[in-house]
Amino acid sequence: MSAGLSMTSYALLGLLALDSRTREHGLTGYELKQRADRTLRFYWVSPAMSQIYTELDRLAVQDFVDTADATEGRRRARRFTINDAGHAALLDWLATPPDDPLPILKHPVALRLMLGAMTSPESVVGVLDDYLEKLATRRSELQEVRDVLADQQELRYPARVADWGLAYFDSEHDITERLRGDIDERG
Amino acid sequence: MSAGLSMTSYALLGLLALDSRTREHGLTGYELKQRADRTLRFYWVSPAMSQIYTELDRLAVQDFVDTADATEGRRRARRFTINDAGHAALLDWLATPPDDPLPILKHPVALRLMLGAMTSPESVVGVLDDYLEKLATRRSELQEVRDVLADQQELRYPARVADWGLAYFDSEHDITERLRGDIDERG
DNA sequence: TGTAGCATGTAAGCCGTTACATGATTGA
DNA sequence: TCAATCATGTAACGGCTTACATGCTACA
Repeated sequence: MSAGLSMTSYALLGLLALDSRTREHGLTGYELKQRADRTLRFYWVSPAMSQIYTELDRLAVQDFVDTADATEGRRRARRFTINDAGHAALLDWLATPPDDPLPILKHPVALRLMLGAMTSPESVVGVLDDYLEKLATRRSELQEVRDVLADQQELRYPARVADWGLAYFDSEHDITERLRGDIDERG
Repeated sequence: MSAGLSMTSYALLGLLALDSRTREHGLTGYELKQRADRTLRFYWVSPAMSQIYTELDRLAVQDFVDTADATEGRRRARRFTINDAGHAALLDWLATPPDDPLPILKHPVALRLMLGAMTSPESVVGVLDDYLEKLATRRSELQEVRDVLADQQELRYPARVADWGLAYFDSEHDITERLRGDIDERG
């Protein structure tokens, strides 16, 4: 049956699954968003809050998560925990020989570079420099995450994904620098 | 005023601009789609045909392209050419100090890797191997494109973008292989 | 004769965003 | 007391996809 969830649904369900290994009381939508910002963001998307709640409702309807009312005093809150059905659905998805698409890259810088001939080399180099800066920021953010994961055996795979990301950023850095040099030289 | 076109609109307008340097009679929607499949696809998206026609209509409404009826016999066709206003709009966009977003990566393989602990190492390695294969295919497709661009001075920048893509694929290949080895060793 | 490629479109719908709205708690 | 953070949602809309529909032309 392989309930037709979107990739993002599975991604969030996956975060809940990871959480269930180390914590007991589940996550609020708000906390889930924070998890996504720390991890998913780098190689998938970090959905908007509204999207998170929509997905959580969807998962609840499919009965893949349990919802617990965690209101304290008059402060409203719901905590979501992945349940057995949810785990099963995730495993099912993981087991399906994936013909999911190749990574999709949306690279505004490449887009601008394609049209470089329409502007000045200086302007193109400016775009690249700007990109290098943002890249450095992003990399250090990811490095922090990687540091937190450290060597915890439980989090071996998320750590590997983080390493992937770091290597990707490094590669982007190198490519961009090389390109920058080439444009400086040959216009 | 920087007419609020979407990135994809600018991308397609850019393809028309590149085309206008080497050809005279413009492109049909069908041909534009082929251009996008050869270039844009690797670092942006290759919009569906329906999307292409929608964008072309949009560009026509903004008067950034000229539309010529190129029906021959009873075979209907329209050819689109970027006009002066279109060129101006493109230049304007290129000149705007871009705070456009960092590249967005949607990486299904990374997503699955994150949850590797839920399955067997063998299954994860299988996913990586599958990815390596697809990567190789994709790379060779891009290499073909790069070969066609060759050393044409006019197409220097598109060639650079292609080189970027090739380097990216190589980097992905290396990272994936390393990861694969690590999982083989340490599970 | 029929299939692949050329060429153009409409309709329905999903995914995800921004903008908007509400209210509680914590700490400067 | 005011801002930041916690917490949850609704509404409107944009971008893009798939499915569907049409018809011509070249070629095997």
